Amino acid sequence: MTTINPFASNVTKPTLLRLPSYLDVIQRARKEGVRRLSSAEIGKELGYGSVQVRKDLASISNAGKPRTGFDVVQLEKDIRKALGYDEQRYAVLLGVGHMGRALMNYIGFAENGLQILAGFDVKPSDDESLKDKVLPLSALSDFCAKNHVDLAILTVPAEQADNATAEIVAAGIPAIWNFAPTTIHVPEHVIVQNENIAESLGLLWYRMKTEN
Amino acid sequence: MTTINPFASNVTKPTLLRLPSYLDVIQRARKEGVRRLSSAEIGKELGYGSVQVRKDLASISNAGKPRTGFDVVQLEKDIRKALGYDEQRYAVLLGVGHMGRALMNYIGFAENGLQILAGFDVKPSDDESLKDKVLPLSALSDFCAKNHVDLAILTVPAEQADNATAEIVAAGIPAIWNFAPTTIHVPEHVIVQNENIAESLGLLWYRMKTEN
DNA sequence: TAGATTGTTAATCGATTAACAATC
DNA sequence: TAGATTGTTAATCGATTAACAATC
Repeated sequence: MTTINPFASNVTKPTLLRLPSYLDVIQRARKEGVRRLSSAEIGKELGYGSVQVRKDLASISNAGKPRTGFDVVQLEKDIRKALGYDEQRYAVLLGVGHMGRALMNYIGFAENGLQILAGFDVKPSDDESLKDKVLPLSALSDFCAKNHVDLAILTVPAEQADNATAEIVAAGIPAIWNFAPTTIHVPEHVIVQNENIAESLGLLWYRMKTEN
Repeated sequence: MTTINPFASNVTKPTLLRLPSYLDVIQRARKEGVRRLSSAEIGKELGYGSVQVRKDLASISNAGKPRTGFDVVQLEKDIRKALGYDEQRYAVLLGVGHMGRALMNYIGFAENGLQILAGFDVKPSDDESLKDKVLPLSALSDFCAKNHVDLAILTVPAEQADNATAEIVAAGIPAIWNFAPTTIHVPEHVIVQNENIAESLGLLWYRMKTEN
C-alpha cells in the first residue's frame, strides 16, 4: 500500500532548513540554461555530501532519475511546494523601526509566499514611502477582523515584546515570527518562530576562535 | 589529569545556539532582583527539559550548586564569555540598503561584542544619520589596511553577493556574516555564516500546516 | 547491454533524555 | 543530618553517512 501523497509528511526539520539552499542552487542553474543536475553536483556547490542531497530531495520530490540526475524545472517546483512558497499568506508587522521597515521593504518575500498587508506602530512612520501602509497599533484588532491575517511579524524592542504579543493574541492571529531579541509568552495554540539575529553571533565568534 | 580550562572546548553547536536564550532569561531575572534559579525554573521559561539546561550550562559554567541552583550573576558572566560577548570585535558592512541600515542602526550589537565601524556601498547613502559612516566600495581595501577588521557583514542583493564577496576576500577580512539570500563562494580559510532570513519561512509554513 | 546515478536499507555518529550518584 | 538540586553515566532517540541494490 502506497499513500496517495508519499511526500510531505516525513520531512525532517534539518531537511526543511536545507531546502532553501537547494532551491537557490537549482534556480541559478536553471537561469544559466542547465536542465539536469546530479546530487554530487548540487552537494559540491553547497558543501553537502551527495547522499544527504539525495535523501533530502527524495523526501519531497521524485524529480531524480537514475543515470540522468535531477530535472531542474521539476525539482524547483517540488521544493517550492514543500516549503509552502506556492501559497499566498498574509501578515501584519508590529513595530515599524529600522528592522520593521527593512522587512516591509524587502521585495523577496513575494517569492516565499509572504505578503505584508500593513505595519502597526504606536508612533506614525516618518518614512514617506510607507506612510499609507502604517497604522496605529490601536487599529490592529479591527484590521484583523476585516482582513485575513495568517501571521504577525514582531519587530518591536525587547521591552515591548510581551505587550505587543498580547495584542497579537487578542487579535486572534495564529502565528508569530518573532524578531524581538527576547522570549515571548503565548497560549499553547499560537505558533512562535524566533529569529533572534544576534543569536548566531555567538556561534560565529566561537567558530572564529576555534577554526583558526 | 584535569585541564586548566575544563570548559569551552566541548561546547556543541546546539548548545551554543541555546545559550542566548538562557542569557535572556538570566538577565531578566537579575533585573527583577532574583539571585538564584534552578535548572527546572530556567527550563520552564524556555520550554526545555531541566536535564538539557543542566547539561548545556555545565559545559560552560560551574555556577550551579546542588540544593541552591544557579547563581544568576556568575552564570550571566560565564554565558557571555562562552558566547564571546565579552570581547570587542570590529566589522564593516557591505550594502547599505534597508537591511544594511537596520543592522547599522541596531544598538543591541554592543551587548554582543560587535561594533560596526563603517558601511560601504556603490551609491552614497541618502540616510542623513549614516552619511559619515558610509564610504564608497572602492575605499574598502584601504580602510581595512588602516583599521583592524574582524568581520564583513554582507547585506547586498543576491546578484551582487559574489562580487562583494570577492572584494571582502581581497581585503583580507577573515569572516563573513552573509545576509544575502544566496550561496557565496570563498577560499577555504574564510569563515562564512549564513543568515538567510527568508530561509526559516519554509519551516514556519510547514509548522502552520502540520501543527493545526 | 553496460554503466552512471538514483533511492533505500543498515551502520555510525551525535544529541537528547532518563536514571542516579555526588554534594551542598 | 535530611533533602533538594546539581553533574554525569548509560540508554534512547534521531540524523547523517556508508554500502548497495534498483533502474533508466
